[in-house]
Amino acid sequence: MMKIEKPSELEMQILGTLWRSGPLTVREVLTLLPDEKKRAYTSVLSVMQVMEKKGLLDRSREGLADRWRPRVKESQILGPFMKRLISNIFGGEASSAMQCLLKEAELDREQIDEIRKLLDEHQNAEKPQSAKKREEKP
Amino acid sequence: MMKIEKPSELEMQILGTLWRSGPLTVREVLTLLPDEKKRAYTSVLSVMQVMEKKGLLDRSREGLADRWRPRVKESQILGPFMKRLISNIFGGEASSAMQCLLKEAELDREQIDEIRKLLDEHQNAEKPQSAKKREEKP
DNA sequence: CAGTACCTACTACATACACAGTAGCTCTCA
DNA sequence: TGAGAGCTACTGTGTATGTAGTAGGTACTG
Repeated sequence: MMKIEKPSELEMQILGTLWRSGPLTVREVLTLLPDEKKRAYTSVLSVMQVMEKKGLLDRSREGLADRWRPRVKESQILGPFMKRLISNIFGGEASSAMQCLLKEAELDREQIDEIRKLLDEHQNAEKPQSAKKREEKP
Repeated sequence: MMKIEKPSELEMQILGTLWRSGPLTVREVLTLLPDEKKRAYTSVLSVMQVMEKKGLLDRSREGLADRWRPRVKESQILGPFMKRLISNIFGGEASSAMQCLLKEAELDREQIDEIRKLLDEHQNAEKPQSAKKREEKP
């Protein structure tokens, strides 16, 4: 299993888009990219071709165009990404990161409640015994 | 006030370090950088010199070496940074970002409680009325 | 005073990134 | 059947980024 290269900013956007919105064509990705920057079709295509070489994406012909899909799971990428974020920017203080994220979040009540729920689960999942009996299926 | 350029990854690390640990010399920064990568002294110096030109850092002589400090506030940088993160990677779903961060956080009970408190404050602070001028286009 | 230890300024450079153009293929439809 | 639309492969390019070397200054140290 090859080591996964750290995706660049734009690559992250593309991955995010594909994780969220299923397999897509280049053109679809182009229109769905979150930052509203104007880009040429071939710009996105090129990047995605590179990503394919890096093993980040996959594609198969479907009709007139190729349909692309991620070859990596969110957790594979976002895990290390978040770890880096916490460590590099917040010096390892995850709660600082949380705080900061919260400040920018613009969450409504509903979402806040959801976070609360997540916190509960998280707390419960956190070694209910002092022994770590966590199951992990690869 | 000039537009602030988006700091690079390493620049972010340096900023983080300086925000956390007061004014520092280059050498101190070098040893404190969160990613444990081995770097030459001049590598860090160079980057910091560039950051000075960008208006991100400031320095003043103190003893034998210059002592550097951030010229930008955390919120100035981290705000836009987090916004970009939420938008670009999580497609605007802040709670997804939260969730993901939470997963990697390795928080203890204390910290979780702290987050809860933050959530409360956040919820209360959240426009008790729509007093804040909010724009909505139907 | 010579030596050395540490600092800064300046310069250099490989690489990665984002972006886009060109050429060529394929399918459709008028 | 040929013109056009849309796709892909390939190539090129400006710039940022991370890295580090060299030269030269300053200061302490024996």
